[in-house]
Amino acid sequence: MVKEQDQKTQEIILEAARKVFIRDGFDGARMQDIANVAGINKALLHYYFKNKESLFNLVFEDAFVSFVPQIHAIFSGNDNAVDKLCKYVDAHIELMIQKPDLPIFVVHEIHRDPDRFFQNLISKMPGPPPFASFMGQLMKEMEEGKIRKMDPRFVWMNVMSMTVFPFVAAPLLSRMLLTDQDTY
Amino acid sequence: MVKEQDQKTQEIILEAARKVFIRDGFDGARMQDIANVAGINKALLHYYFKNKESLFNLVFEDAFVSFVPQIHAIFSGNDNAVDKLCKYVDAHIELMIQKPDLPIFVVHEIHRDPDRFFQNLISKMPGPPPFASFMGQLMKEMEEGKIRKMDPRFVWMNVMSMTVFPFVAAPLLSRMLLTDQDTY
DNA sequence: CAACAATTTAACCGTCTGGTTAATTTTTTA
DNA sequence: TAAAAAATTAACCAGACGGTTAAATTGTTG
Repeated sequence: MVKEQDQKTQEIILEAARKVFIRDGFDGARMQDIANVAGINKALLHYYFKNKESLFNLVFEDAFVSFVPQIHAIFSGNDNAVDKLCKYVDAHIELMIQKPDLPIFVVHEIHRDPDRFFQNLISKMPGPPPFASFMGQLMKEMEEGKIRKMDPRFVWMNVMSMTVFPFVAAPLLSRMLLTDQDTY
Repeated sequence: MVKEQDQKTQEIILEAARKVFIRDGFDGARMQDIANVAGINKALLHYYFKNKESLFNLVFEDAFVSFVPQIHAIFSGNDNAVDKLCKYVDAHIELMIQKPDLPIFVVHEIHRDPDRFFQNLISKMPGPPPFASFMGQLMKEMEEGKIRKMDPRFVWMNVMSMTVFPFVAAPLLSRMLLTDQDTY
């Protein structure tokens, strides 16, 4: 059947594009390189995907979309704020271990073209982001004295720092002071 | 006098290169663009600097070298470990405020070519890095009970997370949850 | 001012790169 | 099995880019 082959090649190309784009960034990536990694002809790339930009956008969006359902599941649950944060941290670290150079890629590409992220991407998120409601929960529990009072935005920043930064700085730190890789 | 003009144009070019390279990264930067920003002809770039790579290396190294003396001064002093860390954090934040998109640039370029950083650059540092001795001090003060015991590498990681990450994530966070820019 | 060196430029070149075309092979379908 | 559709390829193209050249301009010095 032709549809299956179609889907399969498409996925092979996408996987190759993921690898090359995340490794080299948009500007550093070469279509020929993606074709080589995928083991196909360069023209076949444009048979399946319009151009470099659209292929990149797919990769870039996928990197987020695959993670969004998890986030929603965590923050929409009935846990208290601290438990939610713990679960989120766990999920985040899991993702980082699986795809260690994702954050460097993402940060650099957002820096290169902020609008793509905030216009193209956020619009594709399912429903409103759960941040607002979670922030509310956080402040409510603070009022109730369950957790120490502090700016919730600062809480969020700290969590992000702890989970994301070690992987952003991994190439630096691993050579500077870590001898073994699994100390994180 | 001719030497002055020479020096001046050279600095103008370097400044333009800094701006463009840090904004676009090595792959994204265009020599023509640097020439335009500097307000000169593209050929003049190659009159003053051999090629793109060497110009980039100068910019990249400058970004560090300018900061190295400060670090040395701080960590070679007679303060206790905590004070040294505080001073370091202050200096670091000061730098980040002055050059907010430096960390994204640095991290991305180290990711792109780790060897340039660890071979070309570290060799140009004046004397041995003060990390080792500071780590020793840190552990000694822990033994003496002055500060809580923990893996010194973890201490370092935390400090870096707190100081660097907010600026790496700035383009993200500032739009997501910060309304005013000076809350950091 | 004239000879000379330093500076600056316009025009050009080879290569790389994203993208296209037209033809060939493979697969589906009737 | 023959025609139609889909998948795949080799060869090619125009534009961009890093870099060069040779000439013109400016500044220096005897």
